[in-house]
Amino acid sequence: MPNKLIKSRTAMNATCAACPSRHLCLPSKFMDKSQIATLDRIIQKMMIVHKNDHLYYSHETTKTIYAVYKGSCKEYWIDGNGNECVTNFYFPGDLVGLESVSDNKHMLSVVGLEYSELCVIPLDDLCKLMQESEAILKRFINITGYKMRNDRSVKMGVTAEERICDFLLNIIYRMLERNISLDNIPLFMSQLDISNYLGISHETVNRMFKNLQRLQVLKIENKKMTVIDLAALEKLGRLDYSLDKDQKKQSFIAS
Amino acid sequence: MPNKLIKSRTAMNATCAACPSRHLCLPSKFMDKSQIATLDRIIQKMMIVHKNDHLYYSHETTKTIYAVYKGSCKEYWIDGNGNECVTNFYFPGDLVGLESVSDNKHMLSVVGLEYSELCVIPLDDLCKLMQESEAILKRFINITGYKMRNDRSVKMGVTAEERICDFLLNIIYRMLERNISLDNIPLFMSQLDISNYLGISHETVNRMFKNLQRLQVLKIENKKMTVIDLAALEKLGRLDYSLDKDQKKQSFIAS
DNA sequence: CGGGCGTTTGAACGTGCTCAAGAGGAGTGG
DNA sequence: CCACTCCTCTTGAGCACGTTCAAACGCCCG
Repeated sequence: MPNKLIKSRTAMNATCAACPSRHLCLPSKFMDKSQIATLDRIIQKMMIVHKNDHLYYSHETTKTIYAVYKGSCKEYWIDGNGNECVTNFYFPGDLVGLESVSDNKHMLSVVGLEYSELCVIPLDDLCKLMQESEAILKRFINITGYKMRNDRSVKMGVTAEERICDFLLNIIYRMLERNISLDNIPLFMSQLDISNYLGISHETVNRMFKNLQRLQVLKIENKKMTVIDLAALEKLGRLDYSLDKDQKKQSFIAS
Repeated sequence: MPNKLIKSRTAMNATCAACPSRHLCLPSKFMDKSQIATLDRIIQKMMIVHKNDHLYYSHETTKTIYAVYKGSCKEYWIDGNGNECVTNFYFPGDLVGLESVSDNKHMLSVVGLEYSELCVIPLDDLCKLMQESEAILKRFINITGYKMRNDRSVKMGVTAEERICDFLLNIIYRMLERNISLDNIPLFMSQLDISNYLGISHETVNRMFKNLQRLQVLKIENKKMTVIDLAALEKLGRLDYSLDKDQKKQSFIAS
């Protein structure tokens, strides 16, 4: 049975101030404690989804967005031929549901890849808050801009190898932002999910993974990835994250 | 020589109130004349670019975004191998530069595909305005959400035919939003631009165009496209714009 | 008028898809 | 606790789509 569940954040002892991913989410380094407390005031509920439970389905109406507090989710839609098109993966600190705000109706579905907790952010309350606090408004704008960059960057590659490498680099850098070690990065999505995300057959995804292991670039074992040669991976991909990744990341995280 | 030029909007007799694309831009149907006037107060300048002139280059610092008032632009970056990766095409009413706000630095370059006029929107002033006016704040959030949807939807296809069709459908629906007839839609980008946008060789783009003409789906002549059989094109693409396109569009435009 | 860019077409090659089949693992129900 | 099913991962073989390379043409612009 579906296990979608709403709890109060206070009951779960979850606050923005104590959130390990706050540096990627609505709080920013420039906010003082009272500003962050205003976020806690409007974000009162937490949505719990277990693995394979849906956070929401396409076509549902909505006036909220979500922030991943713990876990990870897959965003997708079903095309006219019944194929699942994966549009995004979300990790702690990511805002979920931004695409739906323009007409208060989801056009994508979101499902948990593992046990996950998501902060429920009422859009109207957030708007009011952004009008009161310049810091929160600017932060929100920065987050949406950063998301546009990030979303765009992944599927630029032409060959399957480029696309796989860019995808993995994207995951890796998002893990770095979250201070997660590059040893044994957990990949909660299946290879089929990745293939539906990249528009590549799942057999090719598998073969590319094998190939990258044969090249001693990384190791994937038991759905956990260990990066061996990041520079080699960057060379195989199409994006130059290496250019000024630290600056880029820091400037956003600090903003 | 580059012909980037800044003029005053009043000198060009350009106002938000009289803009033909205002229904896609910051003004919304819910704003009264005084609210729209506040937009005109902060948007005082117009940037003029001729064909092949750059609006801005990657790595330039910025504290402004732009709105296409007239014309069209191409957004791109150059990858490690020197290949041009086209990331977007912008038409009247579109906001340009949103990806850059998170660290005040462009990571993409934008160049005019034709003679174009773009309203210069200082970000700080816009933020202040959004704090004063809930309508403008909500409108901005809706636009960013709508852009995320739109950007995502285009490159989902797996086969070259699907990608070409989805691209053309995207152009077509954006033209419809702008009340432009489906006869002789001008395509200011080259087939090479389209190939760099879709990650497909330009020869394949050409062959697909020819094929769609052979199938009596559309006609392309002299960089102008006439749609003959929209339903057939939708069937060849991967996205179902037809599902509730009118509702979707109306709900955003009206928001 | 010449040069360069964009478009068009053909031919051969190669990447990645499709189809097929089996192994391993997780979850479910008896 | 085991048997069963379904899902995921894996590997192979053949094929098709799309790329690459090449060449020619038209067109715009200097």
